[in-house]
Amino acid sequence: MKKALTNICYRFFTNLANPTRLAAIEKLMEKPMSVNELASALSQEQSMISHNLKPLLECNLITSQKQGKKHVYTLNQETVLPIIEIIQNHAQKFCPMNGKCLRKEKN
Amino acid sequence: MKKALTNICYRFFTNLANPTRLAAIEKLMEKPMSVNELASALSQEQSMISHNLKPLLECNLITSQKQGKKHVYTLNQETVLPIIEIIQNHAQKFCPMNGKCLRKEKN
DNA sequence: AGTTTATATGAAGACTTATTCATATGATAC
DNA sequence: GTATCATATGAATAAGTCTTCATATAAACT
Repeated sequence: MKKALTNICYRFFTNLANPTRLAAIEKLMEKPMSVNELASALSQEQSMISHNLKPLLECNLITSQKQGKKHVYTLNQETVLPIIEIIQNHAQKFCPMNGKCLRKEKN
Repeated sequence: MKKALTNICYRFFTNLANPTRLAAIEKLMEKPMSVNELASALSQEQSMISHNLKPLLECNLITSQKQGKKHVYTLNQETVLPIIEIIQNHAQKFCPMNGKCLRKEKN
């Protein structure tokens, strides 16, 4: 099994293949936010957000700055925005139900 | 939890977050191939390739044409190539070990 | 129709990843 | 230094996904 693409892309996609992390990214598209701000914006526990931000940070899909006791997380727009744009174009062109063809809907 | 991005992108990323499917995509970048051709090129069982091509097909990341008893699968280059390019740029710029920072190496 | 070739499907166990709860760390303010 | 606020971490269970093996379908050829 060839590995070049696999090795570079696998963790990247694994990282993004998670509803909590995608929701966090979506929030961070609006503005940089702290863990607690994200937690309340997404109605999730602080520890869940923290756990999920970690891999995003490790892959540099987000960055963090300390502001006093807060840790403010900022989206790496340079990478994330163009990918989202491609997927939206793909969905519009190829996915008749525009994302609603999911086999397993999550609430 | 906001859902727009999540709904559109979640299955897409889930689909790509798999070493077998990434390896298949990598092979299909060279040329369209049948299931058995992919299976032997990747040293994987036919049923494994078949199982893994299915979700790629459902999301239109690949397309299939019947040629006699063979099913030839073709990569949707329009969507896949630019995403890979973005990730490669990201890796080059942000990932010091260029994909080797994977927490869990796969062989 | 029966045989061969090519692919798809189903179901079970193995494996991986997520979520939760409890607790630890770290920074600021008093 | 103690209390408080903000975030991170650990560990266990829950949830989800993959791989495998056996079998089904489907097309072409005899």
